[in-house]
Formats: sequence, structure tokens, C-alpha cells
Amino acid sequence: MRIGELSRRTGVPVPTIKYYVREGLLPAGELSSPNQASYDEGHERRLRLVRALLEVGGLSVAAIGDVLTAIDDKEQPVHKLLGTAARRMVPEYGDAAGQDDAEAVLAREKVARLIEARGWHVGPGNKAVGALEAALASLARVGHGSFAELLDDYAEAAEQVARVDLEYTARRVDREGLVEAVVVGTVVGDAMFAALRRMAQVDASSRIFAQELPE
Amino acid sequence: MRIGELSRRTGVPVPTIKYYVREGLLPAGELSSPNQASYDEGHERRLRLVRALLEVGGLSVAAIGDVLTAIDDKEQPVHKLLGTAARRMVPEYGDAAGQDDAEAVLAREKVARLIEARGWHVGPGNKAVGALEAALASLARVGHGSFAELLDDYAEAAEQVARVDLEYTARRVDREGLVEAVVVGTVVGDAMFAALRRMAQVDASSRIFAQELPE
DNA sequence: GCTATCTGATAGCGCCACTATCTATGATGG
DNA sequence: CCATCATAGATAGTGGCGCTATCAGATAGC
Repeated sequence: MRIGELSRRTGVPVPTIKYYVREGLLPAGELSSPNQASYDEGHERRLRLVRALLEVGGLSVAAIGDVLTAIDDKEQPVHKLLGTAARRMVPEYGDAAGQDDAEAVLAREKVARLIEARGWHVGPGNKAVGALEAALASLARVGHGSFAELLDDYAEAAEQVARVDLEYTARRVDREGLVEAVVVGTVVGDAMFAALRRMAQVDASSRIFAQELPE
Repeated sequence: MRIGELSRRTGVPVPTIKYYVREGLLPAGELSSPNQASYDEGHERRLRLVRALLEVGGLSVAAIGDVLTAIDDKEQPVHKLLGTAARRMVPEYGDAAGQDDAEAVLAREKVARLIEARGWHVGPGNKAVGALEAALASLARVGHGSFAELLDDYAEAAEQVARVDLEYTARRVDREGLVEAVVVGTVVGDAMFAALRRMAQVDASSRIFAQELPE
């Protein structure tokens, strides 16, 4: 198919597709003549993936580029690859936690204790660890440090979710499918859970307020 | 305190503080003379809240402005206020789901069935519902529609989290504290859970890969 | 041949979260 | 009292990002 049809099928404007190709998010079409290129279902699929990561996952174009480059690198062993993928999918909270004040220190301790208690095999270099520390430090700074008491309940729920996530990815057989499943699952899974949490919150609070305010 | 000290205490540059005041995120300092204003702990607290919503929550300045305006509006009844707060804290997936193709229709059905099965009291106008629909539609479009099979497990975990969220907010007595707790809990809670999920995933997959690749 | 479409390249746009600079004023310390 | 510093308020500018517009030259398909 030509670029116009690709655009029509996916709803992505032609100049935007070209932009993605320039940025390395999408391989160029195969040239049949100096100014004619043809695109296949692989391109379409990749393009939809890019849009999902952008719109649902909120990833930046640069981050998507990194993740996809890792996916396409046939050399890298799978577990390393999953690492890069995961690393680029966590937003940078680096400077947010990097204040290194009392709250940051306490947050690090709390996270270390949690990991210890859970027996999790996660190194301190993990970005998610930093993100969690940043979140806890931030809570303390805004005077909601006690929200951290819910940490264990959150962790419990997170373990449940991670379990089914892993079951899902375990179904994949081929390498590319596996990594893609991880990427999609991680990114879209976040959005899914956040939405479900909101819905469950609304439901729970409507039950409470319905009693108190029966108007 | 003067603006310089506020800046030092929070690590936010003076021009940025002024910018926030202009944008309505922060009330102006009390003028003691035409070019001297004093700020108190209330300002400091609010400023920290703004930074938390920006850095951890990833909210836009405009969204934060809306949420804070709602918090400060002493007229509005609490439940309406919680509504506005929640509405502005969900990113706009509107046009992402708005393709109205087969996937979108199926996603809507799935979500409706889930709400039905869970007995949740959530209207279809709820933004979280739209976000979930968008996520599911997106999954289907990238060929990972079967990820939606995990929906029920996700919902279960979300209910657990929402339960403890509600318990936390129920402790608040004063109006402002309540709303703030909801805002902080929602926004930072998302980040917290996402980080925990990553960590749990890493742990779970390390257990699997440790067996397969005992290097 | 004619029109619609294409490639590849370059430049520009709109938004956003700041940041820089300026003037006029006042605070502060020796 | 005066030099120095900080401040308020206003306006303009910056850098990054995700596109979007425009163009020249070439080709497709009728």
C-alpha cells in the first residue's frame, strides 16, 4: 500500500507518518522507484503501536524511539531488552527525588524496608524504585506522609496485577511478540488500572455519600 | 517570609513562583508596601502541592489551576468538588477513543459489562470510563485485544486499592483537608501503584528467568 | 497528456513551562 | 544617610516537543 492508504487506515496524517519515519519510530517504506514507496501490514501494525504508546501511554516520541529500537535489535538477549524497554517506560522523576533532604532519606528507607519485607528481587538501580521513592518523598513534603501507610496494601494489589501480567506475557512464544506484549502491557496496563481505580473510587465514595446525603 | 525565602525553602526559582501566582496556582503574597509582600506556611504548603502535582502527577499547569480553584471555592458542596477534582486529573483520551470504529464499539460494550458485573455506580459520562474504553480499543487495534481478558483481575485489585484510598480520605475531618487528600491520593497514588507494579513485575520475571537462564 | 499522488527536504507553528530583563520601589546595614 | 540588595509587577523571550505546511521534482494511472 502507499502512504496515503496507510494514513487513511490508521487516521494518522501523512506528514506525521513521514515525521515518525524521520524519528526512527517507523521503518521507511520499500522504494519501488525513486519517489514511490510501499508499506505493508507490518508498517500499519507498528504505526498503531506508536499511536497507542503516544496517546494511551503518554510516552514521548524519543522514548518510543528507544523502546522500538530495542525491540528491533535482534542481537540483544531477551532479558536485557526487557530491561531497556522497562527503563524507558518510566518517566524521569530523577530531579524530583534528587533533593536529598530528610524526606528523601526517609522515603529511601521505607522503600528498602518494603522490598526487604516483600522479598522482592529488585536492585536499587531500578527506575521504578526511584519513582516510588520520589512519590513517597513528595507525599511527605506536602504533609500527606501518612498516605504511605497504604503502601503495603498497594504492594499487595500490585503483586496480584503483576502475576496476571506475567501470565499474559508467558503466552507469547516469539521474541518480538514477547517484548511487544511487555511494552503494551506495561504502558496500557497503567492506564487501565488508573481508570479502574478511579471508577472503583467513585463507586465506593458514592456508597458512602449516598448514605450521608440522601438528596 | 519573603519570596526569596519561600524560593529557598522549596527549591522553586523566584520567577517560577511569580509565574504560578500569575496563573492562579498560588495566591499572591500579602502586600505590606507597594513592592513588598509576605508569604506564610500556607503559601509554602500550596507551592509544595503544586510541585507534587506537576512532577509526580504529571498534571498540566492549567489542570492544577482548575483543581485548586475548585478546592478554594468554599461555596461548592463537597461531592461536586470531588467531581471536578477527579475530572481534571484524568488526561484527555477523548480523541483517542473517538475513532468510533469497531474496536471502540466493542470496548464500550466490554466496559459496560464490567460495570454491570461489578455493580459499580458509575455513569457513562465519567472520564475514567472513557479512558478505560480508549485503552481497550487501543489494545484491540495493536493486536493485543486479549490483554483485556485481565480486566477482571485488574478490577479486583483496583477495588482493593480504592477501598484503602477511601479509608485514608475518611480520616480527614476538615473540608479542605479532605479534598486535598483526594487530589494527592489520586495523583500520587497512580504513580505509586505504577512503580510498585513495575517492581513486582521485575521480581516475578526475575524468578522465571532465573530458572531458565541460570547464568 | 493530465491530474492526483508520491518522496524527501526544509521551515514553520502552537503550545507549554518556564526564564530573562526591566523599572520603580523599598528593606537593610554600616 | 547612603550603598547595596531584594522585591513587585510587567513584558518579552526561550527551548523543547509534536507535529504541520510548503515546495520541487518525479511517478502512477487513467
